[in-house]
This record gives sequence, structure tokens and C-alpha cells, in this order.
Amino acid sequence: MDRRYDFRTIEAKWQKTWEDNNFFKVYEDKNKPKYYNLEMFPYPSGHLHMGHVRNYAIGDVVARFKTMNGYNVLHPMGWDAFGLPAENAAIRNAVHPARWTYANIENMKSQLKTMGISYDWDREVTTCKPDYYKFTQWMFLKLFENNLAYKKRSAVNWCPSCQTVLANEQVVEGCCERCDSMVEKKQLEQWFFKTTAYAQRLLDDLDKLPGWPEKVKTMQRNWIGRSEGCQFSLAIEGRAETLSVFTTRPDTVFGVTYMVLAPEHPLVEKLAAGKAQEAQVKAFIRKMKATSDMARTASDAEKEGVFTGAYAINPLNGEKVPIWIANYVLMDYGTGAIMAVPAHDQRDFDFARKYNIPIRVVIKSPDSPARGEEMAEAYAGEGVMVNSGDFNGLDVAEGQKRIIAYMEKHGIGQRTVNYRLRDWLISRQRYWGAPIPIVYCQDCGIVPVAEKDLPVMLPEDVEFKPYGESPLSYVENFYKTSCPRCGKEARRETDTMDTFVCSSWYFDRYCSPQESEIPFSREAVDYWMPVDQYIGGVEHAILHLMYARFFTKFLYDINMLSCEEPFTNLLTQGMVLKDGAKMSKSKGNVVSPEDIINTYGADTARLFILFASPPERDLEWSDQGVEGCYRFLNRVWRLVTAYADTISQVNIPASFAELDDEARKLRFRTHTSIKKVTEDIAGRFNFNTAISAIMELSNALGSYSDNEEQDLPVVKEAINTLLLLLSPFSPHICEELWQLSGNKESVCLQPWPVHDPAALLQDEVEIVVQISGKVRDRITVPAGLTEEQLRQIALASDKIKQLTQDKKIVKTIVVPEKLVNIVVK
RNA sequence: GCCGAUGUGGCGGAAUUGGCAGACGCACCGCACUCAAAAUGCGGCGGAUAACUUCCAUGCCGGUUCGACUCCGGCCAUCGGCACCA
Repeated sequence: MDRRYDFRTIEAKWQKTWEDNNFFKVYEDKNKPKYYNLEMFPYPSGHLHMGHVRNYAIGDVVARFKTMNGYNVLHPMGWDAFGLPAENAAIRNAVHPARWTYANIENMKSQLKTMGISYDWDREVTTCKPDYYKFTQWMFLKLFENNLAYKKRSAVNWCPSCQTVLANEQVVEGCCERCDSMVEKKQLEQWFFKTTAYAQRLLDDLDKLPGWPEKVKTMQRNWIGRSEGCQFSLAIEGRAETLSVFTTRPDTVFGVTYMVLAPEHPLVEKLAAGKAQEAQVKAFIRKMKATSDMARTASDAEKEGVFTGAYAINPLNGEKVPIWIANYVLMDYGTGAIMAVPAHDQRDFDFARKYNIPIRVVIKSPDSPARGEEMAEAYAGEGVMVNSGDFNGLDVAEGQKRIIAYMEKHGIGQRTVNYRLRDWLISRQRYWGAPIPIVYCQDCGIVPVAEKDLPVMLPEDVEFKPYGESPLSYVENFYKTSCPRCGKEARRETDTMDTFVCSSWYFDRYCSPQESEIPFSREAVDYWMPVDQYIGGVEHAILHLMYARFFTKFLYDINMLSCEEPFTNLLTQGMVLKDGAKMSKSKGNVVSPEDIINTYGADTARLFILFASPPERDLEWSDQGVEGCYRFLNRVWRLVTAYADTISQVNIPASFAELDDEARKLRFRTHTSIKKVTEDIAGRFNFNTAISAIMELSNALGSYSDNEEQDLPVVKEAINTLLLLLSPFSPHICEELWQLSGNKESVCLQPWPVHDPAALLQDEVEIVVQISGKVRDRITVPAGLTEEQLRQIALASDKIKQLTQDKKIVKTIVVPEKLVNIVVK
């Protein structure tokens, strides 16, 4: 047989075979253990990039490996198809977002198919199709029904370039996550999902996810930002209103020397009204409005503020303290007001020094100054309370408890927990998204669309230009409707939903994607969910992964799901870099997957991307590395085709009797490779080392030259093993070679090989002899010797004798099968 | 500033439980095949040294240990996340 490795023909052939025979179609099968393997579905930008290739190559190895190990594997793919790029492209190229999106999906799907991934395409989910977004809207209605979707007017993040509002999670360092424009604050009435109602569970249940990277859990914990303390009220001198503040340090309440409100605080104007400071206060508010959030919240920003002219009364000591407003207090955390304790809070300290406000020490430790004037910085450490009336002498922890108890007893305040997490702002003033199923009626107010009337169809004939309002608000036959409750003329909500809503439940839909009356069947999700292995980029650590967890908990609560967490194990893959930087058009360092697949084939592309580094680490793209993997597959091709005819006539016996040295060495390599590859894939996803073990097997086969007839079963076993082990990585070439060497059934339907422990036994092992930890000799000995025997052999070695002759042997350490260490003096 | 990760040849990386540092691949060098080149095959490849089976070497300094890339303490650098969160 003398054919060269024609990857083009081979890959097309096997992709067709798999497809024609529905190889990857799965059904619920109670007789097999299930395995739900999921890669994050892509946004259909039109082209596959290397990050996708890496993501899906990793996923496919896991899927094929699990299938060969007897699992019933669900491995679906779909499209996160709503979103801004489609709309922007529509505006730029005068093409409808739907057409643009569907064309992209078609293109990416065919690119994906050339990768040869084992997807069950019958389960394909496309979030912009009415049969899907019908149920995204259904989710909204359920949340609304359960008081978890609400509308409110507040200061929201506005991206002037995207012309829409953004959720908190979508603002990165004050800029829009998508387009990097500086985000502005706007007062708008918007729809929110009450994620804060789930803050504690989202936090607690992270502990139930041992299969998640610590890094991601930490990021979510920080994002949720739980802090314990108390909230209490202060009277305002000469007014009926009270001022409410949150603090984590109630033990320092006797150290309060002033109060601070956020400039946006609703009380500010009232407090300053008629005071000498009124003009100053108004000017400061104006200035803050003009300052971007980014500039204002930068930690190195200079603290500034003004006195309002009003005073509050400290409820614990009756003291009158001035109320200021300052840039360093934010309206959207806590109550938008703080008690300031300059002696024990660095921010308050900086501010007090600048404006000559007294600094009073109330926590004293042996190594902290006793007087405010002596302090160089605030003291936030442990100590005992001083200058605190009846509470003097208590330590920080005890003081906090006692102060809170006192406040609760006297109705001043209570213990509270505050979260940094905000509710999820889900309305978007854009066209290409799922319409929010709500109607506004003059008489009935906010009325949800009836379930039977879903989906609220996105109209097609629309002018897309964003004017800061949803394009739907200009489409009369969309917004004009009748009230679902009273039937009178009413107006539809014209905002659409954040696309993260769509991606918060798609993994449930994959379980039964054909359902038309319900979002998913209970039976199907009970069989498949939760996802056993989820794979995707770490950039979703907070956004998507927290929203999906929120949805899952909600669906559990309304008895739609039996699991409370959607993803049991999470693998966050690293980025694909070129010349040390993320591939991007602007840097001109993009390598196109299409080119690579055309030049070397999908098997090579997949192999390289898995070989170049472990999946969680960033991967440096190397054209020469790709070349090396291509060479390796060519070597495998030559090796196997050279043997194919011979071994197709050979049977592998149930047990191997007498083998000569060469054959035994080859069997040893075959079985160590099985063991290594299995452990590397199953145990720790180290595909790079799994591939090197496969290469070692191939090298061993290559240098095996002793072709006696009676040893051919050993060769056949080695070749079969090589193909089986390599098949999850580079499936097409393995299918072809598997067939060429006389096998009838597809390689990917074979059971995963199991190593034979007997083949791993060696008659001889090399042990290292050290003197005081330095290698001084190597001796080949029979396997299985006792410690004492090894010690004697080591001491008997000429070299060791010579090196130890005038030394005193203090002790010897023996590690069986490995080493002897002789400690001398 | 806080939290987390990472740091090993010319390069990507390996060493899984404290036991031979550098597996596997790339690059490079030599040889074979060839008129020649490519492809392929064989061999070499951390540094020092004339040489060795000698010494040095896993970011830096120190410690524990018979033995440390691995454990402990202190630093440095790079990357990522959070950042006036009261």
C-alpha cells in the first residue's frame, strides 16, 4: 500500500459518513450513564477564530473520550444570535440584521463542520428564532409573576456609542464592555431582574462547586461583595427626616466627627436649602454631574467635598456632627450616606486632614497613636474601644456585637448585610433582541402579555438607526396593541432584552429543543442536567456564568428544574496568542482557522492547538509547531499504512505468552501509553502530555524493527492502540487508518482501551545510587528486590565503594525501584 | 492598594505523592539518501570545562530535609480580576 496522506479527501469522507449515519445523535437512555458536555455557544460573527477552534477542539476530545468510555454523551451546538454587531452591520451595509445573522450562522456552521466535531446538530439552538425567544419571553413572564422582574427609574449606565443602557457587569473600568466607549450615567426608567434576591445563594452555592476553578469562584465572590455590618438612623438637627447609613464598623461610632452624603443623595438639596452654603453645594453637585464616573471613582482621585450647613445627631453620644457631601461617597452602594470616622478609615482620614475636621481615636492598640493629631494614617487594626462611653475596654469584635445589640434594643438600627451586587438591568434600546412581553395600559398600568400570545414577534420592517430609543418605538404596528386585561388600546414595551438573558437558559433548551409549548421537557432536563463539563473563555467568569446560575436557581424555585447549579465542572481555557498578544485585526496578528484547515487539515489544527499548551493556559500560536504536528500525522500515516495489509490478517490473542525482548518493550510502551493518555484526559485535561505519550508510542513503533511473524499481534495491538488513543484528537485520520488496517466498525464507536497491568511489569529496573543526595552511579537490577537487597547491591558497586572508602556511612535511604541514597560524613 | 495566577534550555512545555531536572515537540547542528534541493531517515543539542562519570543551573534571598522545580518564610517580575463598596 503506498498512498500519501490526503487529508482533504479523508476529512470530507468521514465527516460525511458521520453525518449520514447520525453518529452523534443522542437520546435519553436510562441504561447508560449520561454525560452532558457543553462548550459556550458562539456569537455568529461570521467567522471562526482560533479561540473557537481551541474551545471546540477541547470539547470534542472530552466528548469522544467519554463516548468511548461508555457514556451517553450530549454534545450540542447553537448560536447566541441576538446582539449589537448584527444591528451595526445592518446600519453599515444596509442589510437586515436577520439576514446578516443567518448568513453568518450558515458560514460558521460549515466552518465548524470542517473541524469534524461530534455535535448532535439536530439539537441546534438559535436564540434569535421565534421558537426560541418565545421562551426567553416566557422566562421574563415567570420572573415578572414572581416579582423578580420590575421596572424602576434610576441612574443607569448609558453607552453613547451603542446607544443603549448597560448592566453593571457590562461596564469595565468605566467603559462599555463591547465598544470601550466611556459610559455615562442617565436617569431612565428601565427593567431589572432582581438578582440581589439571590445574592446569598449565589455566594453560598459557590462552595458546592468543587469542579470550578478557584479563580472564577473568587471573582464571583468579589463581585457579589458581601459585607456585614449595621444600618442605623441619625436625626437631623431641625428636621423631621432622618439620615440612614450603613457601616461595617459600628464599634467606631463614637469616633464619628462628620457625615458624608453622595452628591446625588435625595436629601442634599433640602438640607442645604436656605443655608449660607447653598450656592456652594449646588456648584459642587453640578461639577460632580459633569465628572465621569470613571474619573470620580478612580482610587487616586483627590477627595473633595463641601459642607451642607446641616448637622446630624450621633444617636450614641448625642453629639452634633456636620453633614458634608463628597465625591468619594457613591449613591448606589449602601444608603448613599456614611458616618465618617477619620481615625479608623483611611478615606475619611484623608478627607478630614484636607478640610481640618477633627480626628478622634476610639480604638486603641499598644502600637497606635492615642491622639488624632499624631496619626500619619488611619488605624484599621485590632484594639480596644476608648472614648466610647459605656463601651470602653471592649475589643473590636465584641464592641461591634454590643453596639449593634444596643442599637437594636433602642430602635436606632439593626444588623444588616450589604452586597455589592446590583439588580440586573436587562432592557436595551435596540432592535435585535427579544422583545420584552409587556403592555402599558392607561387604565391597567403594566400588564404582562398572556402566555398564549407568545412570542411577541420582532417586526421585520424596521428602521434600525439608534436614536437613544428602541427602533421599535417608531414601528406603529408593533407598539400599537390592545390591553391583554381590559382590551382597550394600549402600547407595547419597545425595549428588547439583554442578550445575556437568552444565554442564561440555552443549556436547558438543548435537552429538548423541539418542544413548542414549553421551554424544555422536565423529563429531558432531569435526565441531562446539570451540565457535567462546561468549557469556555474566562471572560465570562462573572457575566454569563452568574446570570446562568441565577436563572437556574430561579427555575429550580418554580419547580422547572431539579438542579440548583447548572454547571458541575467548569474549564476556562486560556487565550490564543500570536507574538505574545491576543490575536486581533488591529494588531494584524490573526491566523485564520480556515487557512490552517485548508493547508494542513482539521486533524493537524486540532492536534496542534491541544498539544501546544495545557488548556487553561494561554497558548502561543506557532506556525512551525503546526508544521510539526502535520509531520507527526504523516509519520503515523506512513507507519500504519506500511503495516496495514499485514496486520489486517492478524488476530490479537487474549493473552500474550512468550515474547522476545523487542516485542515485550513494544507492549510495555503500548500499555504505559494507554495508562498515561487515559489519566491525562480523564483526570486533569492535560491533552498536551497525553499527545506526547501518543508520540512516544508512535516513536516506539517506528523504531521497532524485529518483524518476526509470531510478534505481529504485538505490532497490531500497538497500532490499534495508537489509533484509538489518537482518535479523540485527530479523528479523521484515525478512522481512515482504522479502516485500512482491516477494521469494519468506526474507530469512534470502539471502547476505550484498558491497560494490561501485566504488560507494565518489567524484569529489570535502573536504580540511581546517590551519595549524600548526588547521583554517583546507576545500576540495572532485577525488579522487585527488597530494600535490604537494594542496599547491598548499591554498597557493593565498585564506584560507590571507591567513593565511600574513607568516609563514614551515616545512613542509607532506599526507595524501592527508584533509588538508594548513601549519606556519608 | 487588595485578591489570584504564573516564573524551568534558543522557543512551546514536562517532571501527577518531596526521589535521575529538561519527557514530547519546535528551532538549530552533523550525517545518510540526492547531480542538487525539498521530503524522509539516523545522530547531537542547558551552561562551564581540554576532558570527565566534575562543577553550576528551575525568578532572587533564606529555611526545613538524607534529598526541594515541588514544602515553609521573605522579596522581585509578569499577567489577570477588583478597586474611594463605607
